[in-house]
Amino acid sequence: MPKNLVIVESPAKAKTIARYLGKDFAVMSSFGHIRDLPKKDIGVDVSNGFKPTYQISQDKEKVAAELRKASKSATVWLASDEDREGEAIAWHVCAVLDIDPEKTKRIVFHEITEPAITAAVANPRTIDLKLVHAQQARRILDRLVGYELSPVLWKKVRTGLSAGRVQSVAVRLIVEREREIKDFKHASSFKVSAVFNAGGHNLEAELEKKLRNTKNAREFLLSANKATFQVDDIVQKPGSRSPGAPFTTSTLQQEASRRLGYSVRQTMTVAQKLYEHGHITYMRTDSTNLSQLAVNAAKEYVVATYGEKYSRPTQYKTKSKSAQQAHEAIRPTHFNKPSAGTDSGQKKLYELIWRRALASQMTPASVQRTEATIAMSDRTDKFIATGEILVFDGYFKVYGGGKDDKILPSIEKGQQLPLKSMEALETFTRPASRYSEASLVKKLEELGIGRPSTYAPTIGTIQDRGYIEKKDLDGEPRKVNQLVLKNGKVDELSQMSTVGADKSKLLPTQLAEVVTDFLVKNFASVIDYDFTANAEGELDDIADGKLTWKEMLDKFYKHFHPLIKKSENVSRAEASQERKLGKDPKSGKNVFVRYGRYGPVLQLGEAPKDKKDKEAPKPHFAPLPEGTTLDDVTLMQAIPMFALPRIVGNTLKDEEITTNIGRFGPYLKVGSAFISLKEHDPLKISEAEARKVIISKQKADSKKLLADYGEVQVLNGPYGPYVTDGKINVKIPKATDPKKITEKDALKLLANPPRKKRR
DNA sequence: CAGTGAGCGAGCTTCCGCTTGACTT
Repeated sequence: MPKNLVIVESPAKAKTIARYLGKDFAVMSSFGHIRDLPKKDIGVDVSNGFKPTYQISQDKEKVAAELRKASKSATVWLASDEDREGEAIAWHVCAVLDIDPEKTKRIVFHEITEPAITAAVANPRTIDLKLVHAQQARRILDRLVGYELSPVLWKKVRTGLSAGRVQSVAVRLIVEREREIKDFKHASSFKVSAVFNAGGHNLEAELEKKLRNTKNAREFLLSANKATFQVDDIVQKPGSRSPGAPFTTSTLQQEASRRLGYSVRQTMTVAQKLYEHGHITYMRTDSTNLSQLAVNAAKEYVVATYGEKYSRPTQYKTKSKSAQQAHEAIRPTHFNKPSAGTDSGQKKLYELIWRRALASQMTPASVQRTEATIAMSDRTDKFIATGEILVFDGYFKVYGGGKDDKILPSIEKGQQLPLKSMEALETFTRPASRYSEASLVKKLEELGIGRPSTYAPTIGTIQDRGYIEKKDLDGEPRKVNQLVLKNGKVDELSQMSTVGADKSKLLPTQLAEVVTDFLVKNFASVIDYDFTANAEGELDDIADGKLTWKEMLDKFYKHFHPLIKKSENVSRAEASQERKLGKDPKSGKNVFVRYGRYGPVLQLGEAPKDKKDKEAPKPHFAPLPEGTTLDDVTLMQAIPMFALPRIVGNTLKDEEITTNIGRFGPYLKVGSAFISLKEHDPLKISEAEARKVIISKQKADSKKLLADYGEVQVLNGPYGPYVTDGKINVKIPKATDPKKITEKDALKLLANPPRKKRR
């Protein structure tokens, strides 16, 4: 057994470090945090100085046992990351290994190289308890917010919901953006473009100002028809384009989404693989810093491949507010490998990382911009023509900059320019764009909310909870006007274009709107966009010893907990946004809409006042018609919905056919069988159409049945063959032929049903 | 595959941040 045990956070890191440390050192990994607050209980004794109860996380029992065993006869070196969480990990490891945090060797290194590690081992310190306390305050604050806020939602809105410092703000951003888009008033104006004859060559130019409406555009084109044009001025401006900093988690997610179409999660999974194979440095980072070794390696590669004048070694300042600088930027471990990875997904991402990191160490590209101003007789309006040529490609050699040169024909000041053609095209102002996964991450990072390791999981959570949906939008057609000057006359044309089409954008559900409205109204300060930034300031004070963690939590809780108490008085009707639509003319009963247990619901009549009164008439519930929402559905739209469930007629065997809309959409019911309605409206479908639907479903079902043993059946489902007894379904293993399953086999499979996962 | 909205009511849900597999779909 080695005399020394070094503990790091990641097993991949452990492997590399072990190579540098030699035989006297064993290197093991804690796999991140190994202790945490209990999952089931709040785990914080608020009345006892916020005393936390920590326990070894369920999935870390094995790791903890192995670390204990290995540490028995060895000196322990704690080498977790140098940030708040890393310091806390080291402290928790001490607790688990039963060693004194104030006497234990704590080491840190920012790059995994032999000299860095040797230097770290030569200069151990002890655990910084102030930093640990800052982490503890962060952890407890998040627990208090999450575990006191969520139950309020269970009571007032719907069971199983969640709220938290990060996710609730993410949802709020999306809800508010969608409302902005909905309320946006499009303004239109006309953009005028002209083509002039410049010594036999075409010169394209645009009118500097935009024209307000069709009338102005028409007038302008007519006056241009009579006018003469000449070159007023030519200005040449040199410009340069600088490369971006090497990737952080957030910028990698944005670029992988933009250039490769990867989801945030996909990017992280692929990057993890590249990291594990040693192709890239750690992928969860908010630092743009490169090690000196990396800067040198990049320089060497650039000089050798592209020449001296392309090389410019640079360190980039980290922009992120909450950056903790425990890691480097994401970069290739070997700059001399332009390609790495085992499949095309990995190769593409690696190449992107390699190009970006290399480009960051290259010179800016320089361009020459030419701007010509064209004057018009009788009017002060000016046309502008611009050209741009690339003078030196610089970092464009490896990253971006695929644009073609736009060269102006040679012209000189005072030159007359005969007009060849002119047109005015209607353009529209646009609202802010919807968030994609990647742009949401960018926004959260700007607000200092969330950390690199949580961006992908947060996006998963808000979708799993039913707050956000990732969708493609078709958009709507819109008429666009165009005025063309032709033979001294103005022709008015119009064409259709699509507005509002969008791909893979995050859209709020009605649940998200209801929950966000509730939280903003009752807990404004906690889901404020600045809440995290302010808390971070206080956490820094704790780390600096200017504030104790208990003082910070005390101040927060004195403000927060009364809000929880106060929210108990909010009625369910208010929280569910209940709205009276009016009276049903037939029955005279009131019609309401509100967010019910299973989503938006229409209600005809009131619930009985005395809950025990069994004789009292019950309200009639119905779903909202398609395309309507809680806040825009009208009485006229609502009333027809109460015709559901609707009796359509009978089958030839005289069974009753009814239709309704359920959780999974419109359906038809005959006997005890349910059939989804895809093309028909449950309010309108005729008896004859319904019979057709039933027959085609029966046909499909007969193909589905592979074997029928009475008690048990073998069926072909959408996810492959399975056996069922009507209650439990068990998938048939891939290796077995479903046609050869006997009754005995089926019963055996059903005897061991897989444990149910909650949705 | 599943097809509610009250009812009787027990038992459950939930946070953020650090790390990988084991496991479905």
